[in-house]
Amino acid sequence: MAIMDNLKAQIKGVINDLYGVDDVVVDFADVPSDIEGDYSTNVAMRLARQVGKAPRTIAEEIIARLEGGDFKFSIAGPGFINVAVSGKALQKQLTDAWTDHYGDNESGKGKVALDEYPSTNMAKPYSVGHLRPGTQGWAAKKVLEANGWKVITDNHLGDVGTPFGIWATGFKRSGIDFDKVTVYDLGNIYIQMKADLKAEEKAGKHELADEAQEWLKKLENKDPEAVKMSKHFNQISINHMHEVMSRLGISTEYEMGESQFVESGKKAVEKYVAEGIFKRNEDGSVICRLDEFGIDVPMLMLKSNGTALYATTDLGCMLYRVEHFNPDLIIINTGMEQNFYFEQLFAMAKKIGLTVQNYHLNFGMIDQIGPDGKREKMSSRKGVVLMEELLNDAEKRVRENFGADISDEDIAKIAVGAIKFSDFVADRKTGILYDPDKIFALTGQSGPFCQYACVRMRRILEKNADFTAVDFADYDFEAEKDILRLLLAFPAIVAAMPDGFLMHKIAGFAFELAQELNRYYEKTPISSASDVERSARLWMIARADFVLARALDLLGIEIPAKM
RNA sequence: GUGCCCGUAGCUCAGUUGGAUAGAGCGUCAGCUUGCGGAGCUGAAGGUCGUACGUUCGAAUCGUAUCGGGCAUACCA
Repeated sequence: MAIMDNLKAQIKGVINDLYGVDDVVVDFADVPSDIEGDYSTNVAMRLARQVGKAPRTIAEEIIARLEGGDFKFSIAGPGFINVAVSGKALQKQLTDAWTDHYGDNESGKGKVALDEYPSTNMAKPYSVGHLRPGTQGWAAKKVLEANGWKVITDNHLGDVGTPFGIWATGFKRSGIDFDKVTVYDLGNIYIQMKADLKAEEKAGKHELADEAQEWLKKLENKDPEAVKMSKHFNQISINHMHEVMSRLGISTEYEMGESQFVESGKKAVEKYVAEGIFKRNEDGSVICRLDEFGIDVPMLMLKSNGTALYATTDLGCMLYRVEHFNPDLIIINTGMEQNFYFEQLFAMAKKIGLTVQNYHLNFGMIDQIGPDGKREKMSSRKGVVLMEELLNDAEKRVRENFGADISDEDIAKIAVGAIKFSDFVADRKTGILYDPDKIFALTGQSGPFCQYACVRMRRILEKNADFTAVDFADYDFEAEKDILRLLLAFPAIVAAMPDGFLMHKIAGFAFELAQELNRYYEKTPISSASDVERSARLWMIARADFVLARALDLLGIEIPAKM
């Protein structure tokens, strides 16, 4: 915020004049609610040792040299310098900073990012396991665009690998009609086969495992039946995936499956073997040593039987992306359990000379409460929760609570808002507890609470649509101070996003703003106020509505017309 | 064994390069409505910040040790 940046510079100048110190960090923090002032700096305490004076003395010396103007200074506690800013000064700031794209900036101008999400697996129903890759990936796209980046989005379909062999084997034994198989059948087959394979291994047999491997080999060799089955399963899956993604309000420009990088990946592996960067073992497998990056586990690039694995297709994919899109940044949205794999992958990328910045946008996994009442990892063995079920349950609950006169469209927006907000409310590294009561929460720290604040503002603006605003230059904006401060803080929150993608800061901001607005109209009349007050307050409400809606938009949450 | 993440109120989580009396939400208890939308607002109770040392004027935050939980640790993704 310009006004505080100016003050910061002024304080730095004063410190340099007084003590000859020019490298001290001056930052402003909020002041505890029961203490006078709006912003606070602890710079006097930081200087105490270096200058050899008591913090409070330093604080006094500093504020004696500062110009008042819009500010009122005071010293509190061990030596904090507290700054009170007039509401009018804040309103002036917002007026100066306001544009049609308030909150956005151009820091990423000319830069290109490739954002990979939600990367669902083929032949498997969309489960809640892919909720986070989708919501986080979508938000990453939105916040980068807000920072001026061009973002290319790609759904990296899991359409190759051992799972196909498992499905083909299981499908053949299931007796299900090829033309009638559904994505749910395929999901069940996978779960059943996984269990059968485990039992088989325990019994010391390998008939099923061999058959699965055989199918995999057939597919890579373009056996007609294998190709036909794979294509069919994929189409069923893609249709299902599109339906669910559409309900979640996310989409991608590209859907490049792993399967299309099998050949190019293998070729690249051979190339780097020839160049001596990768090493072929006696058993035929290929590895990439990463000791120079402090990683003592080499990365397996090709299986000993010559087939591709994730690393192979990821290599092919990375090379493709660099060649076709030349991105400055590649973002991959997956769970934290893959941290080590991506550490290896990114180190390998450096080793082969790629300069693109790779970022693993990771997050904690989804837990559930087990039968014993303890928190445990959600896994397919225990039965996954399907994304469609989650959405249906959420909509049902919203409908029960909001009544019948809300449109289906609005019901869906509220349901998705609830689900997404619960994903963003905590730091993404924190695991999510799958607890319907929490995910579908409609009150408190929730999506609907924030959406409601927006709907309420729009209602007020609508009701005052006929009112002709008068000049409010004399209005003091003291009642609006808390909200103005939040609105002024928004651009910096957006600007900080590319550094770590801490999306929960946006969710926290949206909640705080919504809460502050609820407090505001609890005690501040708008429609019934004087013309000057009414004009000023409507001016601010319109801006608060814009900012809150924008903050939620960055998280992929829409505002219903009515709720 | 090694690496990464985590441990804060009954529960779910914040806590800004170390700062004021550690904060929200849910739940509990007590209030507030002839009101622009009360799905809200106000207040109360609830804490040895896993534990122990250390650094510092000052530690939930930094360091060391330790306990507990999760994940990973080449032929899954």
